[in-house]
Amino acid sequence: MTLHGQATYSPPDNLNEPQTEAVRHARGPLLVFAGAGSGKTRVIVYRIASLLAVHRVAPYRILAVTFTNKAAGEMKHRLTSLVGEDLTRDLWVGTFHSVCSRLLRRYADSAGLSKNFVIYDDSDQRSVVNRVLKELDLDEKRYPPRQVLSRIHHEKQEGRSPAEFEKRGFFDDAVAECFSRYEHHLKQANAVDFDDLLLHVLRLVEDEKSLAGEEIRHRFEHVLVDEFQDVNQVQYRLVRAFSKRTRNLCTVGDDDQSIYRWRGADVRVIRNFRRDYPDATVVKLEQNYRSTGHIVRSALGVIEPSSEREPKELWTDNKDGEPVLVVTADSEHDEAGWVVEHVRTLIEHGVSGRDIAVFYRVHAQSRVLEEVMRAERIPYQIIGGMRFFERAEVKDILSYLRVVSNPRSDVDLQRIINVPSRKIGQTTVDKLVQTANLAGTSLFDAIAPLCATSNLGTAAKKSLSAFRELLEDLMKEAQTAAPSELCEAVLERSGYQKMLEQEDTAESEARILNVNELIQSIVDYEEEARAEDQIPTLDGYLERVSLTSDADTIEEAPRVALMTVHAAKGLEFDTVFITGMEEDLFPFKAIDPKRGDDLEEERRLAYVAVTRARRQLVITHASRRAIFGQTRYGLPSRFLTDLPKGSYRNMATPAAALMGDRARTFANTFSGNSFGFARGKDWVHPQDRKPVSEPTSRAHEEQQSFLPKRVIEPSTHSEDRQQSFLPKRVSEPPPPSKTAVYVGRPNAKPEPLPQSRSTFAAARAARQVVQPGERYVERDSDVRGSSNMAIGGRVTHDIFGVGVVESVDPGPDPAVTVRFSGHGKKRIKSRFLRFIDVD
DNA sequence: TTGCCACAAATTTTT
DNA sequence: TTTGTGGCAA
Repeated sequence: MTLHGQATYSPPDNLNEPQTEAVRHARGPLLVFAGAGSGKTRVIVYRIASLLAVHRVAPYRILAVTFTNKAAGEMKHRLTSLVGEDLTRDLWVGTFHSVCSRLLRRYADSAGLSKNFVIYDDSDQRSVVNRVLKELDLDEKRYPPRQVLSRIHHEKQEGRSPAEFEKRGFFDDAVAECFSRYEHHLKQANAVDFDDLLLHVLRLVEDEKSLAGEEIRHRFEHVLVDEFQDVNQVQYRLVRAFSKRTRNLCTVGDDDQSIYRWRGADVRVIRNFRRDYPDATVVKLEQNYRSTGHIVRSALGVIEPSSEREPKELWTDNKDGEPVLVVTADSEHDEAGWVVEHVRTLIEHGVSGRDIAVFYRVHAQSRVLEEVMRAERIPYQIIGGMRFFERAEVKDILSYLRVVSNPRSDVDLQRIINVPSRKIGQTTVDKLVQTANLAGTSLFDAIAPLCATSNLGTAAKKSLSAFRELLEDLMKEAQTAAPSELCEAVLERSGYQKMLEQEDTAESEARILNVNELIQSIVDYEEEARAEDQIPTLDGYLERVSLTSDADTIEEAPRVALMTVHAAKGLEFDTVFITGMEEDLFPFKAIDPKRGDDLEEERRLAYVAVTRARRQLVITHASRRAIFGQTRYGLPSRFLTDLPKGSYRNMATPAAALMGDRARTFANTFSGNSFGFARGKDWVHPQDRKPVSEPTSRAHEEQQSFLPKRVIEPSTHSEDRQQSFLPKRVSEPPPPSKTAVYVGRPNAKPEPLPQSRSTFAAARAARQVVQPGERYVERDSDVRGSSNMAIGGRVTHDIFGVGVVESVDPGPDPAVTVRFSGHGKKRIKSRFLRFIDVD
C-alpha cells in the first residue's frame, strides 16, 4: 500500500485518517515523510502505543531510537501518559548511543572490551590524537589535530576500520597511520569513542557467526527510527540489522530538514529508502498544524528551489496571520537594537519570553544580542555554547573519577596528573609516556617501573609516587564509598578543593559552584537509582554523564531563547526572529575556500528556521556587520528572494532608512562577492538581483532621536500593519498545532482590531485582549470535557477504546483508573480520555 | 616547571 | 573580537 499526497484535514487528535491509520498498523518496512509541524512525534508515539495495546507486542521487543536524550525522554513520557507505566517500562527507547552502550555493556566480552570501558568524548579524542601525532613525529602545523580527528571520525562514521581506510591524497597516508595508532590507544585504555559505541555493536550484529550478534538480531520485533534524515551509514546499517529478521522497520523523517551532513548524516539514506525496501509503505504527512498560512507558504518558497528533494506540498488550514516581516538594519548593533526593542514591546504587552526566540547562523552573532538584551534588562537564555560537563573543573573531577574506575584511561590520567600542581611537568610526563609505550602498558602501570629506573630526578620520583598513592588510596575508598562520597574524597585528598579556595577570584568561585553542582548531580543519580531499586555505582554514574548533555534542557523559565538555527531544530515558538539573513552569512560561506560550501544544506537550514515560528516570523539583515574581527558588507540573503509575494513585507530601521540610498549604492558598487572570498563553482552571487528590502528613505513620523527604534514602512494601511507585533488574539477556531492549542473562548466573536495611530496605543489595547489564562498552553494540559470525570463514568481512549471510570485522582493533572473492555484496568491521565456525556 | 605574551584562527554539534 | 596554543624567559 502506498499512500501519498492525499492528506485531508484532520485535527491532530483524530487518528482515523488513512495516513496515520497506516502508520499505526502497517507491518514491514514503513517510511513516513513528516513535514515540519505535521505532528511527527505524535505519529510515532501512537504507532508504539498501538503495537503495545492493540497488537500486543511485548514492550521489550520494541526498539525506538532517537538522536537526543530529550527526544527519547519526551517519547517515553508521552507513551507513559498514553498507555501507562506498566506497558512502557520495558520498552527500548533511547538514543543510538545509549541503546548501543547498553547492548555493549551486556556483550562487552564479545566485542573485546571489559565491562567498565570508559567513553571518550571530543576533547578526550583530541588528546589521543595529540599523543599519536607526537609519537609519529608529525608536524602539528601540517597535520592539525582537528583535521586529523575529523578525518578519522569521518571514516568511522562510514563504518571503516584503519585497514579499510579510503585514502584520498597524501594527507591521508599520515592520517591512516594516526588512525590505527588511535584505535590502538583506545583499546589499550579500555576506552571507546562515540562512534565505537555503534561500531562495536554493528560488528557484532552483522557477524553471522557471532553468538552475541545472533542474540541481538533476535531481540527486537519492531524497530522505529526518529529523525531518519539524520542517520549516517553506520546508524542505517544498525537499524537494518536490528530489524533484519522481522523487517518491521519504521522510519520517520523529513529530508527537507536534513542539516547535519557535516556531522555524517546522509540524506540519501531516507531518499533511497524505497530502493532498499521496494515494498515499503510510504506515508506523507503534509499538513502543517503549527504555523500560519504566510509562514507555511514562506517555508515552501524557501525550500522549493532545492533540487533532489522528495516532492512534498506542505499546506495548512490555519489562518494566514501576519505576513513575514523582513527588516533591513544598518549594522549588527542596529539589528540587535531593533530586535530587542521589539522583544521588549512584546513582553511589555503580556507575551511571555518563553514564546519568543532569536536565531542566528553562528554563535559569534550572539554577543551583540546579549549585550543589548542585558542593557534592556530582558531576561534571556543562550541555548548551546559551553556545556556544563565540558567545563574544565567538571572535566577534571570526572577524570579523577574515571581513573579511579579505570586506571588504564591514559587521557584522564594525563589530564589530572598535575592538577592541582604537583610539580610533575612536561618532561616527566614525556618520560612516563615513553616508558608506557615501550612496555605497552598504560601510564598508570608505567609509574612504578619508571620510578625504579635512574633517568628521573628524586623530586620527580617522589611526586610521581605520591600521585600513584593518592590514586590507589582513592581506589580503595571506591570499594566501599558511595559515588558522591568518593567525589568528596577526590576533592579533599587531591587538593583540588583547596586549590580553588585559595585562588579566591570571581572565576574560582564560579568553579566551586560548578563542582558543587557536579556533586549534586551525583546525589541526584544516587537517589534516582535507589528509587528504581538499583544500587548506585560509580560506573553507572559515569556512563550516564558520558551520554547526557545538559543541552537537552531548555529552561521553562519565561526567558527569551537565543540560539543557532541548528539548535532550534525540533523546537517551536510563537514569535521567531531570524537574524543575519545576509549572503555569505546565511547561507554561510566559509573563509577557507577549500572548504566545500553546501548551498542545499543552507537552504534546508533556512527552511528549518522559518518553520519554527507559529505566528509571527521576523527576518532581519544588516548592510554591514563586524564579525570575526572584520567588517563585512552583506547583501540580503538569496533566501529572502524566495519568499512568496504577498507573504512578506519590508521595512527598515531608522538608521538603515537614513543610510538608505548610500548603502544601496555601496552594495551595488561592490563587484561580485562583497566579502572578497573566492567564489565557488555553484555559488552564484546574487549581485544582480535587486535587494529584497528597499530601505525607505522617509523616516516614520514616530521616529525618536535615539536609536534603535522601529520604523514602520509608510503605507496606506498602516493601522493594520502596526498590529503585527502585538499578541493578537486568535478568534477563529484554534490553530491546531502539535504542541499548543489555544484555550479560552475559541468560539468567541472576533475582537475588533484596535484602531489607533500609535503602535504603543495599539499594543496597550491588545494587551487587554490577552487575558490571564488565555495564553497558549501545552496541548497536553488541554483537559477535555471533564463533566463525567466521576466513578462509573464512561470514557473513550484513542488506543484502548471505551472504558468505565473506577477511581479518580484529582489534582492539577488528574488521573483516573479505568477498566477497558479487552484491556483491563489502566491508570491514565484524564487528558488522554474523552469523557462521554450521559445526558 | 611555570607563567606570560604574541600570534593564529575563526560554522553548524549530539552522543 | 575572542579564544586557544606555542614559544620563551625567569
